[in-house]
Amino acid sequence: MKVRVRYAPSPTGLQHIGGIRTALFNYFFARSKGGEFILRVEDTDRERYSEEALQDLYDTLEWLGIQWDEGPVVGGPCGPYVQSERFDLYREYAEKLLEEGKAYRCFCTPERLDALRQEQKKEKKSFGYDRHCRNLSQEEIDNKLAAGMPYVIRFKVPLEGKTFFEDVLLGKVTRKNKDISPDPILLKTDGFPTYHLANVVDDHFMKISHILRAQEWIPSGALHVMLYEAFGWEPPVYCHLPMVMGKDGQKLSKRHGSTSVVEFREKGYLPEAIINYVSMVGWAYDDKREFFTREELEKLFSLEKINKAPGVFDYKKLEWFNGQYIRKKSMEELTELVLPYLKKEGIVSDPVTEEEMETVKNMMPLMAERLHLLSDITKLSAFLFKDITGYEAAALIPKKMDAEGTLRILKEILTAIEEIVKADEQEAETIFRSMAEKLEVKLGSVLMPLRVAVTGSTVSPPIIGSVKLLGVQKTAERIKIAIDKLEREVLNG
RNA sequence: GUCUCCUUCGUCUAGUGGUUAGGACACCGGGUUUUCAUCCCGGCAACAGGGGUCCGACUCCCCUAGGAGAUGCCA
Repeated sequence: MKVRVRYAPSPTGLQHIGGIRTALFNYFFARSKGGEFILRVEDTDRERYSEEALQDLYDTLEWLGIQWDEGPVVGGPCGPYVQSERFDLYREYAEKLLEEGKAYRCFCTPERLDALRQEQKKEKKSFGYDRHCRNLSQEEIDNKLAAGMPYVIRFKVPLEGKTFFEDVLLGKVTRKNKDISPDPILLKTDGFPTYHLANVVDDHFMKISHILRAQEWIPSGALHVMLYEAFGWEPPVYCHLPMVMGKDGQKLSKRHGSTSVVEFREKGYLPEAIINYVSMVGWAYDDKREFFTREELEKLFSLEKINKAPGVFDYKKLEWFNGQYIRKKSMEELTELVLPYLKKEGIVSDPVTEEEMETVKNMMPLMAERLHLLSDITKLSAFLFKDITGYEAAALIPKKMDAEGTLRILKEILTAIEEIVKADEQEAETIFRSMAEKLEVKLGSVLMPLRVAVTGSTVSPPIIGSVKLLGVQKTAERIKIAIDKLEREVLNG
């Protein structure tokens, strides 16, 4: 059987981690089997539809490097792939069920349904539609129709018996028909189908072989099977994916932190890291390997290795993966990746000047292993481009030292600064070492005041390299400022 | 409330009747180092509970407990 799978999001919000994980699994499964990956836009909810969300879907998939074989934009033999463009099809099939007595018109108002739900909640009775319109007489129906009353079409769920489906991961999942949602709506008042109708009709005509979707769909699995049976179609193979949870074990949501892929993208996560990490939530290759490129997953992915239990999304581990992938980048690649962040924060001009570009290129080796996110670059490198903001004079003084000693160190460095900047890394360090020996302090005690004077912080990239990047003049200026600060401190007691 | 699914370290997981229950993140120590970071070494830490089946159960079966999801004119 030819593998044909689909990712069918609704453009009502930004693509989030859970959704994209489903997309990835579908995509990898298709690729690993030499099958087709189809994208379908389920835009039947006209209330929540958003153009921005649709664009975000395309942007996100492109950013991740996931290409669909059939779908919007690229087209295909089973199109259109946007449900709103298949409008008539759903009505046709809903009416077919109507004619065959497998569905019925329901004239209940939203108000009535709402009241019903309230009451059920209050009395703690089981929830659901009370099948009020299931047995209207033909006369009643004709009257309401003639009066122009709006209606929906509901599926007539059998009252007796049971329905099951076979799930690749879960095995046989059975439900008693009486436990299935009582007569779900197939076609809404506005003529658009609900998910239940649309997905069954489309999956059938798009010849979908396997449905990989989140486990939140398990309860409607049996209903969908009934619909396939009602139409006389063969249902596809089901595979319900474990859900992605937040730290508290609830379905992952904004409460837990960033959930949309764009957010991660903006913060400076790499697509490689997202793909790799997200794929490891609910899937593992073996006990020793956890680094996979998209291309490798396209070959190695398999349904059998998917876990059944839900998985907690670990932001820390994603960040660690990101750091790993950042360190795999060449300095040239990293420079390009980091540039937008520097521009956005106004660290460099936009467009970058040649001089700035030169500094950015040269600073990358110092920065690379300190980045977890690409956006970390701004705080790390600002001192190279901007005047440093105020720091406490006390910060200049290394541990176990006093202001006088520190002053001596800074003055000593100032006299040698030109020599230091001109020397190469090794020579410069030798100069500092002999300086430390002469002043009878540790190397670190010499470098710390310099570090603070130059970067404004006790935490910085390697200071010798930083000083060389900054140049004699600026370094000297900042040392002088530091000396000033300290002297004032000493004078004021 | 009802139905369905799930249950190995804090987290992601390996494990398919006989293992000192392995790895990774996080955390805690230590080392390298120019602060931080990187890197290296070490440590902590789990089979939810109770019954069976079996010579032998993390692995198979049942029950309990806990968690999650569904119960929409949202998907």
